[in-house]
Amino acid sequence: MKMQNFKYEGSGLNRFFGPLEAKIMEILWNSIEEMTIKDVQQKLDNDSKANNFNTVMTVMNRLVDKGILQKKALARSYQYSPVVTREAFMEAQSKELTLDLIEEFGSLAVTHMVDALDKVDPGLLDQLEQKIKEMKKDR
Amino acid sequence: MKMQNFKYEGSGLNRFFGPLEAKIMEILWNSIEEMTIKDVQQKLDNDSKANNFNTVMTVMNRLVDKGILQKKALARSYQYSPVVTREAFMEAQSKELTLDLIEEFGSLAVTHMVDALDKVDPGLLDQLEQKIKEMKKDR
DNA sequence: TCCTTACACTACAAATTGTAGTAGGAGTCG
DNA sequence: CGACTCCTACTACAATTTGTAGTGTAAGGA
Repeated sequence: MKMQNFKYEGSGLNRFFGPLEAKIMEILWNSIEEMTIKDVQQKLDNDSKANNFNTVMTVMNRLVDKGILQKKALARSYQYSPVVTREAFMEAQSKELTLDLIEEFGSLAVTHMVDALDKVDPGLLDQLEQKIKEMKKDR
Repeated sequence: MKMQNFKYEGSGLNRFFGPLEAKIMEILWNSIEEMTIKDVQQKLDNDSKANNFNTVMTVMNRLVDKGILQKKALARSYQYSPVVTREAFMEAQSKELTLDLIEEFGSLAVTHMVDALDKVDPGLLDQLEQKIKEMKKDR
């Protein structure tokens, strides 16, 4: 389940998926149960205008092909569910991206981190400082 | 000059551009002088197999359309050059991505930063610690 | 048996990126 | 002046990604 891109535009799942893909993942991740295509399609209908069943199916099966969803055969249909939890997904993306960012920009990224942290949530600065201390202590 | 994606695959300019685009930007940024299409094409030829002149032209003009290159009319041709220096480009990407990363992942990213920094270059940890101190002092 | 339902297969559209042909205009050389 | 060369503009096609949806098919139920 290898993502390709991190998009500058959008937010949340839209950074990793197309708009419809994102809505579908959102629905699947919000559901406790596994869902059929029809389930997902109806959820989508609630939110906005009707989506063609086949459209939803195609996109969902593409997500299966990419290893993001898995499907389990029922009598007359399939039940779909994410391969990993949303938390695990976000965790993996965060890890990958953070590493890539530092590999790519190194010292430059460090400079920007402090500003960005301060801008988004100054509390994160303390958290980071704490983490660094712990890391150094363990050596 | 708004980038769309940060690619997980590849490294350097390939994270932002297609393969040929990246080679072309590499050449333009390595050149002190502005360059014509032919200049760039010949540089490309040195590196690998021949590239069609028109191919290089099309890609370069697309980069102009995107606001990444600019072209200046000469008597019989144009001279192309990047709109911003490589350093400014990297600076802007680093800033944008770092901010997006933190907006998107917040505390999660903070956790990964320390590990990533330690893995890539432990010296960056000290640098970061220093930066945090400075930031806090200024308040 | 016939119908409904869910899936499979297929196709098309727009955007992105790489590729390259053709045509035209402008300067050059004989 | 006329033929030639060179550079650009225009155009087009292919592959990939994502959204969209039609048609066919098979299985199960009435």
